Amino acid sequence: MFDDQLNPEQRLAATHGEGPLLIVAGAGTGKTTTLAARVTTLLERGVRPERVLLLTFSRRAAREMLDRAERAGHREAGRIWGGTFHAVANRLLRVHAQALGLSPGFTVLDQADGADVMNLLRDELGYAARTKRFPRKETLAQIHSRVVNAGEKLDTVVERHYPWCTDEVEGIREIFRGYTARKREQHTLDYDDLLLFWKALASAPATGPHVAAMFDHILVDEYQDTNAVQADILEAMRPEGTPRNLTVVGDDAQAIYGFRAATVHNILAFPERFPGTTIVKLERNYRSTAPILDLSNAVIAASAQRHEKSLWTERTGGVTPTLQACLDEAGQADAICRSVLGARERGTPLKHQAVLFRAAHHSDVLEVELLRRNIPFVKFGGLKFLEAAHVKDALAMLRVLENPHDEVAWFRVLQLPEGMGPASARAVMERIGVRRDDDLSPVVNLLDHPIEVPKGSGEGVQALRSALAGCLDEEVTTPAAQLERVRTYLEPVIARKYASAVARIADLDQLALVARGYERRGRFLAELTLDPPAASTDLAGPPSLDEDYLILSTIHSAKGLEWDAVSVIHATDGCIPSDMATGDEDELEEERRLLYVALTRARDELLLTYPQRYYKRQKPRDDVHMYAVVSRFLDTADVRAHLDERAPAIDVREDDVAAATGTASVDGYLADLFG
DNA sequence: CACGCTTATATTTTT
DNA sequence: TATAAGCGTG
Repeated sequence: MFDDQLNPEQRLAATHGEGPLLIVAGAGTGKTTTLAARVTTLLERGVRPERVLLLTFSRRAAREMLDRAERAGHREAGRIWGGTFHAVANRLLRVHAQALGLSPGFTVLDQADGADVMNLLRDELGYAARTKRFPRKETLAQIHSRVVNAGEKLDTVVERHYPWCTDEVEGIREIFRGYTARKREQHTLDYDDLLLFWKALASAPATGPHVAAMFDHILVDEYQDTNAVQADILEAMRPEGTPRNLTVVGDDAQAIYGFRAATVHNILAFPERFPGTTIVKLERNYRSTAPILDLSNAVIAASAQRHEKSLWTERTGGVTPTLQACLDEAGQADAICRSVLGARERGTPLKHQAVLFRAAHHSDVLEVELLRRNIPFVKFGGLKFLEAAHVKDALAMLRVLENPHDEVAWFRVLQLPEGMGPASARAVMERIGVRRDDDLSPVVNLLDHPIEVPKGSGEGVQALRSALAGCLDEEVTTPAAQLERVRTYLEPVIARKYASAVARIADLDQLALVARGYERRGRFLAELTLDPPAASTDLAGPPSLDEDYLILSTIHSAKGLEWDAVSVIHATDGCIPSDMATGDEDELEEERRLLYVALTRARDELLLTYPQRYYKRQKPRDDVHMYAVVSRFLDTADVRAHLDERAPAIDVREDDVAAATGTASVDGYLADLFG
C-alpha cells in the first residue's frame, strides 16, 4: 500500500517480519510514516488489530498514526491498543486489578495529587511545624518520582540530584513510606504506580504469560524518552522463548526527558537486551532545507556518545537561518510579530508557523503583544488548566463520589463551605470514616448522619450535602450531568473564595464540555488525568476549518511536530541552557539536544531571537535589568557559520507608540467590535 | 480554629 | 506571578 511512497530503509522497517526491530530515526526522516506503514503491513498480513499494541508519547501521536492506517484502507485500525504507557497500564490494571490485590475502581493521582498526599503526611508527622526548612511538597513528589522511575535508592537520588535536602533524608524516607501505605488504603495509584503494577503484572508467573500473550506485536515510539521501568515492562511483555515481536523507534539525539528519569541507555542497549535485533537507520531528512539541517547538525555535532548517523536532504537551496539580537523582550516580541506576519503575507498561514521556547512563561511578553495586534494563537505546554484551584475543586467533588476513600479529594471538598478549614475537615473525615475500608460509607455517613461542624458553617455544609446527594440521584448519572450539579453548588463558593469568579466559572463550563464525551465518570476522571488537555483549544473543541492561529509551544510539547516556519525565542544562556540545568554534564547535554529538537522542527524558515537586556520583573516598574548573552550552543564558529546574524533594530518603540495611538489601535478597536 | 492580611520565595521541561 | 508560610484578630 505504502510501498511506492517509502524509501528503501523505510520499506525495510515497515515490512520487517518477526523478531526485535530497532529503528534509529533522525529528525524529519519520516518516522511516523514508517511506523504507520508498519502497522498497515501487519494488518495486511493478517495480524488482528486488537492484538497490536502501539505505545506513544501522547494520545495525540497514537491517534495520528492510527488515522493514517485507517486512511490507507484499514478501518479496523481503530481497534489497535494505542496510547501512552500510563494510559495502557490504566486499562490493563482495571481488568487485572484483583490478581494484584488492587481494587478495580482505583482512581489515578496526578503529580499534584501525589504531592498533596505527601503534604497531609508532612503535617501529620510534624515536619510542617518545624523551624528548619523542609522540602516543599512539589520537591518531595519529584524526588519520589525520580527514585521510582530510575530505580535508584533514595539516598543516591537525594545526594546526586537534590543535595540541599540531604539533611532531611530521614524525614523524606518516613513520608515516602507513609505515602505508599496511604495510597493502598485509599485505592489510588499515582503515575509511577501505574508503571510499577504493569511491570508486576507482566512479571508475575501467574499473570505474566497471560498478559504477554494478549499481543502479537508491540510497537513503541519515542523510545529514547522511556525510562528503566518502561524498558522492564517491554522485556516482560516479550519474554525470551516467545516470538519477541517488538519494534522500537527513536533518536538518541532527541532525548529530552532525563528529568523524568528517561535514559538514553534504553535505546543504546536495546540490541544487547534483545539479541537478534535488526537495526534500521533512517537518515534521509524530508523535512528541512539544507541550511536548516546544516545548522542543526552543527549544533548536535558537539554532543558526545550517540548513535552514529548523518542526516542528509535533497532540499538544497532555501534561506539561511537568522539569528536576531533584540534590545529587550519588547523588541523580541516585535521581531516575532513582524516575522510571523511577513511569512503570512508570503503565503504561510499562521497555523503552519510556530514559536518555540524553553519554559512556558517565556512567551508571556509575546502573548501580550500578539493579543494587542490581534494575532490569534494557541499555546501548548504548561499544564495550567487542571492545576487551577477551582477546577480541582470541581473534580474533587466527582472524585469522592467515584472513590469515597480518596483522602485528598475529601480534604479539598470539605474545606469548600465557609467556616471549614483544615482542622474541621480532618475532624469530619475522621467522623465519616474516609480511612475505614468499607464501600461508599463515607459518602452515606456524611449524607445520612448528623455531623458536628463549626459554628456558622452549618448552612454551607448542608449545601455541600445536597450537591453530593444530587449527584447520586438516579437521573444524574453522566459525568456531564454531575458536573452541572457541581457547578450550581460551586458558583457562590467560587465567588466567595476566589477573585475573577466569572472566568473561573467559565472554566467549569469548558470542563463540562469535555465531560460530555464520556458515559462513565470513572473513565472521564482517569482519562482527564492521564491525557490532560494540551492546549486551551482542546477544551473548546476543534476550531473551525477557516480559523487560523499561530502555534506557541514549549520545546518539550513540540516533540514530533513540524512547521513551515519556526521561531525559537529566548535563545540565551540562562534560558537554553536553562540556568536550572547547568549543574552537570548530562543535564547540559540534554539542553543541547533540546535546542536541536527545536531547530529540527522547521521545514523552510528558521528564526532565532534573543533579548540582550531583560528586566528582572520582581516589581512592575523595576528598572533593574540584566544583560544576556546568546546561548553557548550557538556561540561557536562552527555554528555561527550557518547563521545570518542581525543586530537589534534601532528602536522599535517609536513605532510602537505610533501603533498604539494611530490607525492600528483604532482598527483593532473596530475589529474587536465586529467580533 | 478560621480567615484576612502581610511578607517571603521560588519560577523548567510532563506522563 | 502566584502561592505558600507567618501573624494578628475574632
